[in-house]
Amino acid sequence: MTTVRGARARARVEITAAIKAEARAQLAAEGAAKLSLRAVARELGMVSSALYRYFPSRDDLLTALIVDAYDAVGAAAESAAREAAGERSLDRWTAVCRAVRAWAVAHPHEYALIYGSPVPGYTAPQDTNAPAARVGLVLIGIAREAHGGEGIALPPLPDVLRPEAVRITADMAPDLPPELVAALVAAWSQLFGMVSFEVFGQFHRLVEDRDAFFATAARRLGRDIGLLPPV
Amino acid sequence: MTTVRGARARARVEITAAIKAEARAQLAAEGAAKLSLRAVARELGMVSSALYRYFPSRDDLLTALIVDAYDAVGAAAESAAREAAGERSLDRWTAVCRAVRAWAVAHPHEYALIYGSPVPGYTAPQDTNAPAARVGLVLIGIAREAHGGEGIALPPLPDVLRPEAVRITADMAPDLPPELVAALVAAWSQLFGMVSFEVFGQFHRLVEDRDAFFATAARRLGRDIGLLPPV
DNA sequence: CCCGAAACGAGAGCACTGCTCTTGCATGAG
DNA sequence: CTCATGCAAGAGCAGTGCTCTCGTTTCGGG
Repeated sequence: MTTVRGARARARVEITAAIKAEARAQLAAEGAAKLSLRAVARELGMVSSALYRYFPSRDDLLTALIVDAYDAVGAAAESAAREAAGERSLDRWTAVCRAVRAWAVAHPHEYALIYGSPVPGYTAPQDTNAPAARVGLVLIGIAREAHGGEGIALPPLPDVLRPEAVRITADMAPDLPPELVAALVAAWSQLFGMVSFEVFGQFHRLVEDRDAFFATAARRLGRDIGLLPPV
Repeated sequence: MTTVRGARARARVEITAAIKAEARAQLAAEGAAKLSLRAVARELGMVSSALYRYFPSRDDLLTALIVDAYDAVGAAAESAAREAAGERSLDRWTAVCRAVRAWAVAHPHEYALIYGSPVPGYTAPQDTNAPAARVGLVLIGIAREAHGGEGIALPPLPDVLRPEAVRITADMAPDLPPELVAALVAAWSQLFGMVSFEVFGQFHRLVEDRDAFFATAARRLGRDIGLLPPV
């Protein structure tokens, strides 16, 4: 219980990790569509059927990689928020945005796995929900600090959106005003829109100085959720 | 020249269309990853090798579908802009945003094909460039009319972004001010961020009244490119 | 009009995939 | 020490993209 059972159990976690590592390598090299169980097994010097002792199917391997990817980008966002702890909210916001983007461009295939088209008939199991929420929680945290500190400035909600905004707020952050939560959800999706366009090549031959473009746009996103520019 | 050469050529365009139609059906049913040349051929009552007379590879079939999808969403955007011709710029903007979103939710797999993760080692050929630009051109058109009509209100560009904004402006819309073009590119990517999050299920169990959410966010996007709200 | 070239459909075949099932071996718990 | 269990290996199934060959059909220039 306290430690790993025995040699057998130890070998199991080691081999499981090795499989994930090799799969991640193939993912980075060729993309999710070309991830082959047989190739992974071959590279690890085992036979393909042996791999099914560790992952019941290819989709389960993918799920494990998806969880890892969500955790990786979530951790990147969290550490960026931590490192910018002392700064003004708008700067913390842009720091987190930058961290997400940096992780995405450094791991394009893993990013595609979690924020690209969902794979065939695959539906994400429950296990992915918590890791998937981490980046959003970081953004909410920054908004919360701004709300309790410098304050936020947002226009009132239109009537059509008010009930929905109130509902989402009750679900996610009951201590925040609904207009802030609604703006957060929008900014959240818009942030990943910019990142996806860059990673997926939509900016090809259009935007070249992407650092400058992204920094400015992320800052405007922060203003859109009511964060105040330095006076 | 003026008309189709003969029976053979006529049959060719017919069969090509039938293949694309069946492929599109399978795409809608199962997604791009499960699109199988053999299955398409089977459904059409021919043998798989015969299909290679019309599309040299599976990727070429996908390219054809990609071009069609870009054209479809581009046409939807154009017709929305046309129908909202008389209205204020901000309303035309939101009308186009709504049209893009409506097409996306109606054709999720085709949307995923063009705005989701790029397929394996596939790189989009030149043919896709023009169709892919149509939605962006519609958005630029609306901004142009607003600029020449009601006017736009935008903050000045930060120094880091100015050279890049000037460059992009020279490439795309030399008659518009660089701050407007820079804001347009950002809003463009952010719009598709929201659509992608909805289509790809990132809003699952989070945003429910998506019409209201999207309408409000699209309107704010319009404000972000300087479109003025009705007085 | 006709005959060679080109286009075409069918079929076999290759190398690959995910996955299942059986077999035999080694390990670790009682 | 023994025996159930965990495990790797191999064969095999159904499916894939793609290539090549082989008759047949169609078309267009002499």
